[in-house]
Amino acid sequence: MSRRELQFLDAQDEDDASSSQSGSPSASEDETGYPSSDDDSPAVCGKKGHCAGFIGARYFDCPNKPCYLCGQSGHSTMTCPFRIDPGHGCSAAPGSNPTDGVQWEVLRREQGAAGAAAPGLPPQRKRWQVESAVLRLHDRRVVCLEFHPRNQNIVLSGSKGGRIAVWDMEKVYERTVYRSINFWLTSALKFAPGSDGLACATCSYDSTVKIFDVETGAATTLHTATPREWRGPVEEDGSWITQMAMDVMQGGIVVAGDNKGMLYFCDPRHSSAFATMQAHKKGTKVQLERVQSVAGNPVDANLLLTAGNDYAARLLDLRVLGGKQEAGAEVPRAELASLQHSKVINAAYFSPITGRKILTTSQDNRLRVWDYVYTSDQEPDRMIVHSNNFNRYLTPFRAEWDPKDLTERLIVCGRYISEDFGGVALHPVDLLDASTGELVSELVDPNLTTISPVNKLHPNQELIVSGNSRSLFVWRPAPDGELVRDIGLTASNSISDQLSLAAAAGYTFFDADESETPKKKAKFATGAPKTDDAGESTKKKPPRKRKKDEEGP
DNA sequence: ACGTTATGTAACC
DNA sequence: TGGTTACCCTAACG
Repeated sequence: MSRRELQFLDAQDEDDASSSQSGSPSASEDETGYPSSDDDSPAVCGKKGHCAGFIGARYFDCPNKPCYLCGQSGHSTMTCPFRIDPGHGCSAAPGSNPTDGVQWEVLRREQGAAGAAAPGLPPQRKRWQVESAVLRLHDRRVVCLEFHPRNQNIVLSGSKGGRIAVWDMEKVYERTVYRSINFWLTSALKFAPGSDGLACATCSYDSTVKIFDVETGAATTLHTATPREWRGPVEEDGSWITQMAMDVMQGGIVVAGDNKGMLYFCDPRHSSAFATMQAHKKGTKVQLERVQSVAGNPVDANLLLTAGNDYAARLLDLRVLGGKQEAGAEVPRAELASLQHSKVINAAYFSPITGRKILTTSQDNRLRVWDYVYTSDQEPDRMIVHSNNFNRYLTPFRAEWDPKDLTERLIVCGRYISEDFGGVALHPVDLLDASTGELVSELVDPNLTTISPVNKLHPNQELIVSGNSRSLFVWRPAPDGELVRDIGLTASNSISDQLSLAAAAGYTFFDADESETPKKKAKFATGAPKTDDAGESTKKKPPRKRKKDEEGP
């Protein structure tokens, strides 16, 4: 039996024990395994005779719907084969296992000959725990994160409200929040490659691309998609132009993408884009033309990777920028390859060191990995089934590379669907191996009960920052977190142990809404279901008469 | 306390 | 084709 399966079955056993005590009294399981409802309220699919939703910390899929995770029919998320398989259904890349012998040696020689870093050991399994947190740093949910290139303790974050926060992770209570750089959602924060950290690039739903001074917040506009500062509807149809994503190329060119599928190429020395390009556009009934992601190649200054909600990621060659585009052409002239997906793509990134691999996050619940840029016009080398489908009110999930992993294998991605961790439904932050599809670590903390869609691995330190609604959490490997090669399920690293460890250890946190001094966690709400409350789970909601999301009368 | 609102997406009719 | 409804969602505002 595989490790993953062991862990999975174990979690189920715990569920069964706890749900028999705290399960909803109105639900009972029938022979299909699905709970049946005694009341006649429809559940999810509109049909009667069953219910879907949380019972305690465990979620039951609607039996009439396909699996929430992989999208196939015939099973539920709980029994999804992609979830149970250690590699999530992937075949590992050749040479990804050091015991591969000859293959490993050939790969080492090949990559070494090309001047790339020699492959090291596979990503290490570690136990991570929260070290510090800043609560309610932002006015609205966190959208983007960026580490300061010089000061290792500083992390910048942008919010849906537009605010940009500069937070000192070490001091915890020290932060600056800029409220007037962007007027609406700050969609990206990027330091130029080799930046000294004085100036940072940003773009916003207020349609601007700016560079601002990290110390003072003084901002210079590189481009505005509207004639004036954003203050309301812009287009004839009442919509407006929002800058969705941005990156700074190796050569210092700032590239931003908007909700009309346009790319804007900006020179930091000028106040307007020097070139534009229609990169994404598809559909007649509904226009799918939003740019979701923009990324420059870390090695080749001419290579750009964009992703859109038109189900395509595009590999672009900027040397063709000046060329004339045929009127009505659907494919940008500069396109080298089009990476087709079956749903909206949230992000597409080159691997951080060699720039040879590509990682995409799609709303079809799959992370796709291409091992070589030059075969990106073919099927991906790996599709990792991972829950990164999202609904409204959440920042889209974006799987990101570990910038310090010389093997370019470790990636981080938040998880949408929850899992029962010792009676608590939590949404872990996942570390995965892009070469095998294996889950390397799942980061959970009992105080982190909501979803963390924004996560970033530090370029130098063993540190991860997670953005969770308005707050930021800093993870580090546990002090006693020695390398666990054969993880199995032992008393020392079981999930329930991890939870109690985190709860007992305590960490420094700072409530930016209320306090002026940091606190050491004394007693922090655990988020666990209240056992003295007649089995009422915190996840359970009172019955509602009005249908969810229904408009008022 | 609770209802409403907030520019998503896609399946389904 | 256009309208309607639902989603393992969050949190602020009245």
